[in-house]
Amino acid sequence: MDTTTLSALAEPNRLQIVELLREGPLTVGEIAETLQIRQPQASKHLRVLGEAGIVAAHADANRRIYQLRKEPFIQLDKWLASYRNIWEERLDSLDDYLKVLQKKDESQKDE
Amino acid sequence: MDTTTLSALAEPNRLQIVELLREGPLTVGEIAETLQIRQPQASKHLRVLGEAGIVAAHADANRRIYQLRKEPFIQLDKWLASYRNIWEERLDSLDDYLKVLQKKDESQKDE
DNA sequence: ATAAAATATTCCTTTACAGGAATATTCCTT
DNA sequence: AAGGAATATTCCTGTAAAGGAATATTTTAT
Repeated sequence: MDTTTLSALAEPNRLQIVELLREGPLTVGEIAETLQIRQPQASKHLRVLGEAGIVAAHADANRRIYQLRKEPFIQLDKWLASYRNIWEERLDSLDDYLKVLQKKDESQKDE
Repeated sequence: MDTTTLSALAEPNRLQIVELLREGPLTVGEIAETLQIRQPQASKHLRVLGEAGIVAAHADANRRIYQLRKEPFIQLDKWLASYRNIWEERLDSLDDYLKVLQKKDESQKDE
């Protein structure tokens, strides 16, 4: 997993932007107004999101329309998939591990 | 989505810890040794992960065994699900939005 | 009781990053 | 060509957080 994706999403305002764009593309002004943040901050956050590949901009004359890109979400989904058996099968129980530890202790007594 | 989960995962060393624990529970020392980080840093990172609910500790005498908790991953999965149609259906095309914008422009001319 | 192992905590320093305010840039309109 | 919108960038400041080093804490072993 790429930490740039995660750290981009970890900032509250940016996460809100992403959740807002989930409903569809928006201009910078609309984003700033909806989220009650100043326009420069909106632009800065969109820059970070853009550099992380989470968002893409299309110029429409004066304005820039931002929309979500799908790739980072697909990546996140793939990454999460590798954890799915953690809550489905629960193979690696703590009990098993305790036994492993005890075996180690026993073998150390012989050294 | 909770940003504490995301920001906890956004730090590279912590993400590595999580990916390591995916294979099963481990002690602090094992984690530190495997990831080539100093023990205090490992403890600190595990603390953050614990406060985010990503990890749980079970005492075994001297050592503490850390393992992943499933809840945050389930949460992440649910959150991601709400984005799935973004890359599956792609309802909110940019073209549609451009038309909306143009309508707004036209209506403003009348004001 | 003492020493040693495993882990947690504290203090310090440095760095990254977010917000505010001002300004630059780009494009449209007239 | 000039003014105005929409957006981006820059500079500054404050703050949070990460790493290093030292130390505290807890538990075991002798």
